[in-house]
Amino acid sequence: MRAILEIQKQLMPDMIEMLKKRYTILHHIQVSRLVGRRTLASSLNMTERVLRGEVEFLKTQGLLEVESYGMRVSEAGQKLLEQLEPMIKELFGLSDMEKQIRDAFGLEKVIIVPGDSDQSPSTKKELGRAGASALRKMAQEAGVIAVTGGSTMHEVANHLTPTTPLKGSLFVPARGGLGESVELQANTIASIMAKKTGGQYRLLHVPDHLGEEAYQSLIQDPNIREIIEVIRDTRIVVHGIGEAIVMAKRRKLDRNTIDRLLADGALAEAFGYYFDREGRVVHKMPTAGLRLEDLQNTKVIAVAGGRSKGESIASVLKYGKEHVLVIDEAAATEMMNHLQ
Amino acid sequence: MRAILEIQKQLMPDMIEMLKKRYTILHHIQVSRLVGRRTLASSLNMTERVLRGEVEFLKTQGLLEVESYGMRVSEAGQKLLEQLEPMIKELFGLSDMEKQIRDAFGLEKVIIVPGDSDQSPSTKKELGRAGASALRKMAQEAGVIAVTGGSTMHEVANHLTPTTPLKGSLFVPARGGLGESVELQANTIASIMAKKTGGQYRLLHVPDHLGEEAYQSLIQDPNIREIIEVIRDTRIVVHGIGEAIVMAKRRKLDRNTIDRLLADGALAEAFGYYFDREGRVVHKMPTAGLRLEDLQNTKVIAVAGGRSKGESIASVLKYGKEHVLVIDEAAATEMMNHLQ
DNA sequence: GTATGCGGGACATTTCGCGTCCATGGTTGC
DNA sequence: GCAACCATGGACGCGAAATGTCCCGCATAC
Repeated sequence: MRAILEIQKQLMPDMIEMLKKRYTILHHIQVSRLVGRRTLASSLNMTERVLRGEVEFLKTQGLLEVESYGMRVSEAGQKLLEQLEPMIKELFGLSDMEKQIRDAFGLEKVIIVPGDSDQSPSTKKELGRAGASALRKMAQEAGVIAVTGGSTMHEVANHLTPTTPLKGSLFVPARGGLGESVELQANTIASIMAKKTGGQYRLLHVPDHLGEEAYQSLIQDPNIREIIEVIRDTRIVVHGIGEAIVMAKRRKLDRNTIDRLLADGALAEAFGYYFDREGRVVHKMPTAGLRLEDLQNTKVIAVAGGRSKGESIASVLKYGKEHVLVIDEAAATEMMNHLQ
Repeated sequence: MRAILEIQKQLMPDMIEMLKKRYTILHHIQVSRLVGRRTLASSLNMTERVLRGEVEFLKTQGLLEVESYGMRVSEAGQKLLEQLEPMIKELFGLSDMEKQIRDAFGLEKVIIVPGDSDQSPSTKKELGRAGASALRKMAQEAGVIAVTGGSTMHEVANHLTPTTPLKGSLFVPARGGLGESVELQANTIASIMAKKTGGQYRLLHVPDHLGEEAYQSLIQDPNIREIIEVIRDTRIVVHGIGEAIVMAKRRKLDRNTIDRLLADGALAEAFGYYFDREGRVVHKMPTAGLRLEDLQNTKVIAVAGGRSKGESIASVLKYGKEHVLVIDEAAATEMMNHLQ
């Protein structure tokens, strides 16, 4: 059943909303037994006119009977509600979680895709699709878009398509080298995105494990300085979230640093910053690019998934710079468990 | 899956159309591999602007990629089409049949509900629901509505609901006594419909097995004459269709008549007329009310279902007075088999 | 070079959704 | 028996979205 709904959602995204709306109305009438339009409208937070349109529709469908003193659901309506219930439960399950997580972390929007990225690659693809769609919606006009690396971001890049604003956009890596393998580096992701959307890209090559001295002289270079300026002026950031220790090992940090991360309780990682359970920054990768303090006027989209990452995602969100969060069902469930 | 679609069809009837439209567009693009907007628009019988809207939508959904020399479906689009196929087959299966039957018999509209009334009572109920809905759509203004008897018509009556035009309507039996049991008589059906819709009803009591002489004096009665006048002036007729021999036996016709019906090749029965395979009237029940020749300016809705009735339905349709046909899938399949 | 068909921008028009107000009628409380 | 109240349903007008129409720049084919 869920599969069918997912398919339909792709071809008609507002259908689900409609379904929920009509179900809610019908359900509300059912529990009220006999209720008037105004009363119903105010208890459903709808304007009377909109509700009226819906009621008229439900009436012509024979699901509702209107009498002189209010309306009640018909027998057919009763039956429909009954059949509808499991579907609604499933539908509301995710959107309920979306709402709760949104409010718990003060986000603008949360999107949950069904499944567990840890288990199935198709969920990860779905996550990418949803992330790409969130970016498309966010990018109403051309501008600079900074991205990070990682396999999830790679999926996001793969699902981007050309739209007018994206075509005029400039994709840049949020930060310089972060020790990832080439195909998952932020630079690579930025270039894939540019290719997929028809936009431009600029790269920031900062070799890993650079000494302080060499680093200072590097960022004095006019070309590097300029691209860093561009990055810090970005309008939209799209980033993944990783587990601190996993990321540290993948980036081959030295034993010393890893021990310190452990001692500091580092749990999550996002564009080179390590966060502890309370969302405090406990470590920072030595490379150039976007800093957390540059995020004042920037819209931030976080994309991550998998049961194992639930806690990490919550940590990063506690720092609180994100506006839009795209996660999968497993991560969402995990986050909910830690909310209470 | 079908159950879900049925539920959704009730809550959002145009959703299905939308789904089909978008699928058709996507599918068409897929088989064309690379195609332009104008070409596509004309081959899909759409105006360019409408198609453009759809294409723009599909593009933002990432299902479509637009290049300078045309458009193609994206990878995600391919996958979606694949997943969509069984759903569409089901959707189109019925509506394809609807169209074929509509054209084969020159009808205005054919509605097929899934299932077989012979097998499951719920299909019969569904048939009733669809019949009631067809009547509701047909009755845009108040007027006289003539109905026949039978279990299917009983279901139609049960699914009627009050609407403004129906409230002002007058329900009458299409013909007088036809030897049915009381609860399935046309008179009863008419009164149930009036009760369900809040409309009026008039009855026509013509005892069965009346001698010619008594009959003549009966129809001279001013009250009877008046109601017959009303009936003959009906604006909408809703009738069931039966198998000739089954009906003849249920009505306890004498052996003689039944033999003659058999000899004449009577196959189907509708409001007291018996039709052979070619749609010729071979017998007529001796009672008062609506005659076939009164149907010139009348909209006729036929409601029937069950595999066993497929042939009979086709016979009656060959006579050719119907405008709207409501049947079930089994009857439709059976009719299709006899079409070739 | 030129002709054709492409996507996409622009604009007028129409349609539709929706906010708002009101008439009318049934129900209830006094 | 009457008045106050809440109901539905009709009417109207505004503003946004859908759509018909035209055009432009561009890539490709001939």
